[in-house]
Amino acid sequence: MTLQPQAAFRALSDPTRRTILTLLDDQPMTIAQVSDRFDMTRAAVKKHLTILKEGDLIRVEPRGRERINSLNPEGMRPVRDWLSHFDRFWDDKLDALKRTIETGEADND
Amino acid sequence: MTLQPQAAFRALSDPTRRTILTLLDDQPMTIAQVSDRFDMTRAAVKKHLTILKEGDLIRVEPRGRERINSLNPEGMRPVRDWLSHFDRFWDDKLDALKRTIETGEADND
DNA sequence: TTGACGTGATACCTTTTGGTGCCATATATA
DNA sequence: TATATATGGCACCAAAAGGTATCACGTCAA
Repeated sequence: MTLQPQAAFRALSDPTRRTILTLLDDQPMTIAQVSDRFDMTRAAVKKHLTILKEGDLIRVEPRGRERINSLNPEGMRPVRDWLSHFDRFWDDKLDALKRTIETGEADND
Repeated sequence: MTLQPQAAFRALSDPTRRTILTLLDDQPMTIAQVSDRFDMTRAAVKKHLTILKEGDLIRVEPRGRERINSLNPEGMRPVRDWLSHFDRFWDDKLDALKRTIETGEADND
């Protein structure tokens, strides 16, 4: 079902990148704007944004000579889905739903 | 409020460690038992287990000369909580609930 | 056209990470 | 006691990660 969550998990493992996500949650920003919020070079921030893009956690749209980085909340779904595997509560809910539907549809895990 | 999720995020960033969590979800295992499931040395697996423990994702209980490692699903709560910050759907639900509680009125939508 | 600006890309450095091998220590067992 | 077993801990290594400096390139503006 869920795609390889490795890229997203990797992207989330760094505190700077998680902070960037909270910034982009407020508003889309150019690379320079994001860089202004950190005590590191623009090149370093650019690397973090690249890794966030690889994890599909942000969208990047060129606008003239700028690149607008925005949050992609959907990209966190693979991570949430993977975690849900260990959440007994939701597992039970899904099992109940499965029994309710009882259509015998394919369900691979 | 949620604790620092860094240790948990870091623990989850490695695919071997995520696989270990799925193994321990089935049943508690000794270090040697976990090691048997991987093509790497026991020392390497031990390191992974240490990092998982630091992230509070597993419990470790000495039993004689063995150490029983078991899953700690509660340890994933800081991660889930952090992720929920970006989940507009649940944010809206919680906001609605908050309004309902504060006003003491029914919330029909 | 000429710069200034925003970004892409590369080389390079240091620290962390994931892995190995080896040996010490504690516990179970013949 | 003697010995095998299960683990802890350390030194060590290669690769990855996070960071810097630097230069090239496309775009906007005077």
